[in-house]
Amino acid sequence: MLSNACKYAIRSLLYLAIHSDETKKIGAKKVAEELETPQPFLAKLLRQLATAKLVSSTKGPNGGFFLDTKNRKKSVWDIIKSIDGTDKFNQCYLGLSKCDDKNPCPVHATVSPFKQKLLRDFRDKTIENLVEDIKRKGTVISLKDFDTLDS
Amino acid sequence: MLSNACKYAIRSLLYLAIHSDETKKIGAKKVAEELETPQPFLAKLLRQLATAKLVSSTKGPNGGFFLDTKNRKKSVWDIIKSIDGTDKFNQCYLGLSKCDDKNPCPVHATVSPFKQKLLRDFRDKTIENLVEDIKRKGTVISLKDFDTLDS
DNA sequence: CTAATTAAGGATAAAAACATCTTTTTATTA
DNA sequence: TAATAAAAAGATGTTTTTATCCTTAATTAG
Repeated sequence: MLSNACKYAIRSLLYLAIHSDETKKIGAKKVAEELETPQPFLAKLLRQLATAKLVSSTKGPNGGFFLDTKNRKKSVWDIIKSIDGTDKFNQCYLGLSKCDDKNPCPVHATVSPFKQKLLRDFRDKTIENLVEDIKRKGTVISLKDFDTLDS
Repeated sequence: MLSNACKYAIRSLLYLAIHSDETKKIGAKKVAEELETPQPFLAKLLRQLATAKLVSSTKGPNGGFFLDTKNRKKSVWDIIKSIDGTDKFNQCYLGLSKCDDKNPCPVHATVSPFKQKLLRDFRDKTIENLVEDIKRKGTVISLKDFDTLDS
C-alpha cells in the first residue's frame, strides 16, 4: 500500500521523535543502522523530509536530523502526502476512475469504510500522539526490520 | 495495494462472468477494449489466468476466453493469490517483520482490523456471488477505466 | 485442405521504484 | 585557520513492474 520509501520515512520520524531533540541530533547513518534500512536511500529520504519541513537538520560535526516542536505536530498523513502523494488513497481499489458511493465498483462496499477510517486515523494522529501512545502502553516497539528475539 | 495486473485480472474475470459462457467466448482484444486496458498486457494476463484455471479458453475462430461453472466458484482472493501473491496482505503496514497483536507496530491497531475484514470478504466472495450482488442491486457497474458519463 | 482466427509462448522495451556513489557545501572544534 | 563531520545535491546503476511485439500452435469455417 505504501512504498518502501514512505514506510522508511514513517519509521524514521518515529525513531527521531523518540530519540532526538534540538540538543541531540542524529546522523542519517545512525538512523539507517538503527532501522535496518539502506543507508544512502534513507539519507536521501531524510533530505527530502527536511525540505518538506517534516524533519529538522543541521550540518557539521554534532549535526544531524532531529524533530523540533513543529515537526512533532505533523501527522502520519503529512508524511504520506509528502512521499507517496495522496493518489493511492483516493483511487478506486480496482483502478476505476468513476467509483464512489453512487457508482460503486464491485468491491467498493468492502473497501470504502476501511479506507475512510484509515484516512481519519492518519490525519488525526500526530507524531507526538503516536509517541504518547507508545509510551503509555509501555511497550518497547521495535522499528527495526528484523528479528530481535534471537538475542 | 494491488498491482495494475491484479486489478485488470479482477475486472476481466468480472467482465467475463457477466458477458461470457461456454457458448459465448470473448477474445482478449475485445476484453481489453471493453475494459480500456493495454491489449497485449491483458492478453498475457488472461493466459496466466488460464494456466491458473481461473478462466477457460479455446483457440481458433469463435474461440476466446470464458468462465465455466468451476471458474465462477473462485474467489477474489484466488485471483489475488494467483497474480500478486499473498505477501502484501500478510506484511506489516510499516514493513516490519515482527508485527502482530503482541508486538504491534505504531499503526497496527489502526490497520489490523481492516485488513482482517478485507481478507475475509475477499476469501468468502466468489465471482458468482459478486455478480449476483451486482445484478440484485440493479446497478450497471462499469468496469471501464474512463468517464462514461460524457456520452 | 486451406485460409482465417485466436490463444500460447517467448523476446524485447520502456518506465518506475529502489538503491548507491561521488562531489560540494556548511558548520564545528581543535 | 585547518581538519573534520555531517547534510545537500546530483549522477549513476539495478531491479521490478508495466507494456509491446513477433512467432508458433490450434481450431474452425469455407
